[in-house]
Amino acid sequence: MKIGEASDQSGVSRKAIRYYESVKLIEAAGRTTAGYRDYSEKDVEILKFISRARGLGFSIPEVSALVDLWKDQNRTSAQVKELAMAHLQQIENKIAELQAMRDSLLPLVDRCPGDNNPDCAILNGLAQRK
Amino acid sequence: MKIGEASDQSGVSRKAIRYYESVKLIEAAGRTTAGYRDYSEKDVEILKFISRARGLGFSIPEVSALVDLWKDQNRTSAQVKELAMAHLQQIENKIAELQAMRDSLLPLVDRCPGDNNPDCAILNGLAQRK
DNA sequence: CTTGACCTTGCCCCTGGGGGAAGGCCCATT
DNA sequence: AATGGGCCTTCCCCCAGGGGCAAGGTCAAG
Repeated sequence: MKIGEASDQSGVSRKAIRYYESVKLIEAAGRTTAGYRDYSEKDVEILKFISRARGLGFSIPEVSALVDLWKDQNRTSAQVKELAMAHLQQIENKIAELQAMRDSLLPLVDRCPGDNNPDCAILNGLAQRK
Repeated sequence: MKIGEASDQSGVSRKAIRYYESVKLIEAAGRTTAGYRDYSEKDVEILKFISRARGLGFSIPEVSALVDLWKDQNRTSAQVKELAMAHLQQIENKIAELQAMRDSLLPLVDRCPGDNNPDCAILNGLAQRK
C-alpha cells in the first residue's frame, strides 16, 4: 500500500512517516516502479506501535530503543522497565515544573482586579525584585 | 555596561540577550565606540522582567505583549489578566496531558515484572490494538 | 608588549514535524 | 485520446530558545 493508506491505517501522518524514515526510526520503505513508498501490514503495525509510544510522550530516540527491544527476542523486561521508568520520571518532573509555574502565577492572577485601571498584581509581581 | 555584566545582573544569558534583540523582544542596544552593546540599569530591569515571565512559561510573543503592557500607562489590568489566564489555561492543559500519559504508562510499568524474561506488559500494551 | 578575558558576528545543531511549492504519476471520466 | 483531480515525490523554510564553536577585534593589567 502507498503512504496515504499506511498513514490512515496507522494514525501517523504522511509527513511524520517520511520524517521517521529520514531519522532512521523506521527502515526505508520499498518503492513501486513509479517511485512511491510501498508499505506492508507489518509496517503498519510498527507505525501503530510508534504512534502509541509517541502518544505516551516517548522521544524519538526512546521510541527507537523500544522498537529495538520489541523486535529483540533476547530482551529482558528489566531493560524495557528501566527505559519506561526513566521516562515516567521525566514526566513527573515536567508535571512538577508546570505545577510550580501554575502555583506562582495563580495568586498573581487572583490578585489582579481585571478592571479598567492600570494597576495589576501580575505586572507588579514580574517587575518587582524578589 | 557591557553584555556580560548585564547578563550576570539579569540572569539572562548573553546568547539569549542577543537572541531577544534579534527577534525584537527588546530594543537593539546602543554601542560603544568599539562596537560593544551597551546596557543601562533600566535595560537590566527589563531583562529581569523578561526572565521572570519566561520562568513562568510565557512564550516570546506573550512576553512581548506583557512588556508592551508594562510600559503602557494606558493599559487596563483586564488586558493583562486576560493574557495571563489564557497562559494559565495552557499550563493546565499541559499538566492534564502529562498526567494522562502518566496514568496510561504507570499501570503498564507496574505490570512489567522487570526480570530476565522477555515478556513485558509495556511492550504488550504498545503492540496490542486497543 | 604580551596575555587572557571579554566582546563581535556567523554558522550549524537540537525536537518533531507542519506548511507549501514544484513537479511526476495514475485512474476515471468525457 | 485528453483532461482533471488526487495522489505521490523531493526540497526548503518555519516554530522555541538557545548551545557550541570558530575566527577575529578590544581592552586592561602585569
